[in-house]
Amino acid sequence: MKQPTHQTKTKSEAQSKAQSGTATFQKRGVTPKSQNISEWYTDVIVQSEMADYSPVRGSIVYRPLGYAVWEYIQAALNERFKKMEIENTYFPLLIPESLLTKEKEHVEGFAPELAVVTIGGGEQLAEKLIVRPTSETIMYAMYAKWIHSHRDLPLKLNQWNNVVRWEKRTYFFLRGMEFLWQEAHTAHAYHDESWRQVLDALDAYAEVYEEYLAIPALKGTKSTAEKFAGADVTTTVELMMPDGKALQGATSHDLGQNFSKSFNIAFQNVKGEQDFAWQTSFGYSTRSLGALVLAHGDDQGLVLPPKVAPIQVVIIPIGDDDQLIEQAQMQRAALERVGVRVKVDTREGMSLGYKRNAWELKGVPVRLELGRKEVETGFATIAIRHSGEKRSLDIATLDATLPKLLDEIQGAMFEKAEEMRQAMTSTVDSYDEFKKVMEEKRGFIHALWCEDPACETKIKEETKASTRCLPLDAKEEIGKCVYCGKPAKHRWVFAQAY
RNA sequence: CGGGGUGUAGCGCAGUUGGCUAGCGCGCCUCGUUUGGGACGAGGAGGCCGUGAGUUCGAGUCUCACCACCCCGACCA
Repeated sequence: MKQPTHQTKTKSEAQSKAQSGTATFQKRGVTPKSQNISEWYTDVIVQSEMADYSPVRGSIVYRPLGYAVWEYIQAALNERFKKMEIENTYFPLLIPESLLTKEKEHVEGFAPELAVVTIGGGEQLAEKLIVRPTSETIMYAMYAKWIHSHRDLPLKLNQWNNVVRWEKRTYFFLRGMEFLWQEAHTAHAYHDESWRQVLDALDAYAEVYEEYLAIPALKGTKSTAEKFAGADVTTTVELMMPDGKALQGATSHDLGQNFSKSFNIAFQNVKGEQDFAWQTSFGYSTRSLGALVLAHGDDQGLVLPPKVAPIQVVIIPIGDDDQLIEQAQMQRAALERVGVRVKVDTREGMSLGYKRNAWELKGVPVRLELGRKEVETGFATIAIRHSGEKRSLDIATLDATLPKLLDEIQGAMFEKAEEMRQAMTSTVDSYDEFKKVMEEKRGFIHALWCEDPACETKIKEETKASTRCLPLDAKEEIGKCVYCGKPAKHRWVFAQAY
C-alpha cells in the first residue's frame, strides 16, 4: 500500500479542515486519532500548547502547559525519593572523554549518539568534552572520591537534568536530541541492599504512572539484548499505548560492581577488607509526557488526569454581566480553599463555543458553565472531559462535590486505560498465532521464549515485536520456545516498541 | 544512515506557457454589534517568495549548487 507523504496529506487535509467545521465534530486543525495517530499526536501537542518545535533540529520547547505537567511528576517522584533517603544534587553537563571511556560496555552503548565539544574559547581542546548522554561516569568519578568506608554507604543521589543523545529521528517527548529526566545513582555495601533499591525505584515509577498519569504499568526485567549498557540487570515499567505499541516508561538498573570496579569505588567493609560498591541507577524522563498524550488524548485534543492537570476546573461565565463574573470568582475562591486548581475564563469577545473547544483541546478535566440559567436554578452545568458526560451540580455544594468528582475522574481514566491494556494483551502458544496477533492488533504478547538472543532477533526482524520484559510476577512455566521449539522456562512479554 | 517531500505574511496554502502593483483562508490590530457548541460587519497592519550563483530586456516561476525542516524505514529513555 502506498503511503502518502506527510506534506501532500496535510495539504489536502488543510483544505478539508478549513471547510469541515460544520460537517463533522472534528477539532479544527487536529487530525483525528483514528485516522493517523502520529499526525494527531503532533497536532495535539502543538495546538494544546504543551510544546512546540524549536529552531534546533530535534529539540523542542516545553511550553507552560507541558512543563507544569512535568512539575507535578517531579513533585510526585521527589516525594517518593525522599522517603527512600535519596538526595537531590547537580553534576556538570560536560564530561571529559576519558571518563566516559572507562566502562567498556557503557561507551560502546552510547558512542554512536554522542555530541562532543572540541572547541572552547576559540581553541581546540586538549581533551574533548562530551555532552552528557547520562551521568554515570561523571558521578562515579566523584563517588570514588567520596566513598572510603562502609560508613559512607549507602550513597543515594539524584539529579533532575537534561541529557543529549544524537538521535537520527526524533518525535515529540518520545525521542528527542535533548530530553529532561531524573537520574538517580546509588552505591551500597551489599548486593541484596542495592537490588532492593532497584525494585523500590521501579515501584515508585509504576506508582507515579498509575496514580498520577492514570496509565497501568507492567513491571519486569529486560532481556540481555535490551538491557542498559553497563548493567547486570535492567528492570523496566512497560506501558501499552492505544495503537498497540509499547512504551518503555522508565528503567531501574542493577549495575552490580561493573562501574565501581572501573571507577575504583572501593571501601573497607565491616571486616576491614577492601570491597567494591554495589551500584544502581534509575531514570524517568519527559517521555512520560508522550505516554500521557497517547494514552488518554482523543479527537478533541489532550485529556489530562486531574492529578497532573495545571487547571482542574475551568469556569466559563456565559455572558459578561458583572454579577455573573462575581459569582464565578466566588466559586473559584471556594474551590481553591479546598485545594482545587481553578481558572475563570473571563476573556471577552470570544464565543462560548470557542472557549469550550479551546479548553477541551488543552485537556482540562472539568468545565463548569455559569450562565443565567445556572444562577436561576442554582445548578451548574458540568462537562467532564474524558467521557464527554454532562452533569448538573448544586452550586452551593460544589466545594464538596467537585473534589470528589476529580477523584472519580482520576479513577475512571485509569480504569479505561486498564481495559484498553487488557484488550491489547494476548497469550499465544504458536508462532503462527504470534504473527497473526502482530498483524491484526499488536499489543502485549505473552509467549514462551528460550532466552536465546538469536530467536529474539529473528522474531523482531519478522514481526517487529521485541521482548519488552519478563514480568516480575511471572511464574515458571516449562514449555517450548514459541520460535525455535527449544525448552523455555518463562513466558516473556513481546511488543512492538515506540 | 537509506527513501520520499516541502520551503511564498504568524499558520495553512494558491500563484497559469517567465510579464506589469504577489494573492486566498485562518489568525492578528481598531471600532461597533454579539455570546447556551469554533459569532458578524466595517476598516487596517503584516512579504530580502529558504540562501547563493546563473539564464533573460524581465525570475516567486527556468537551471545549478547549497541550507533548513518534515514524513517513512534500521538504533535509543
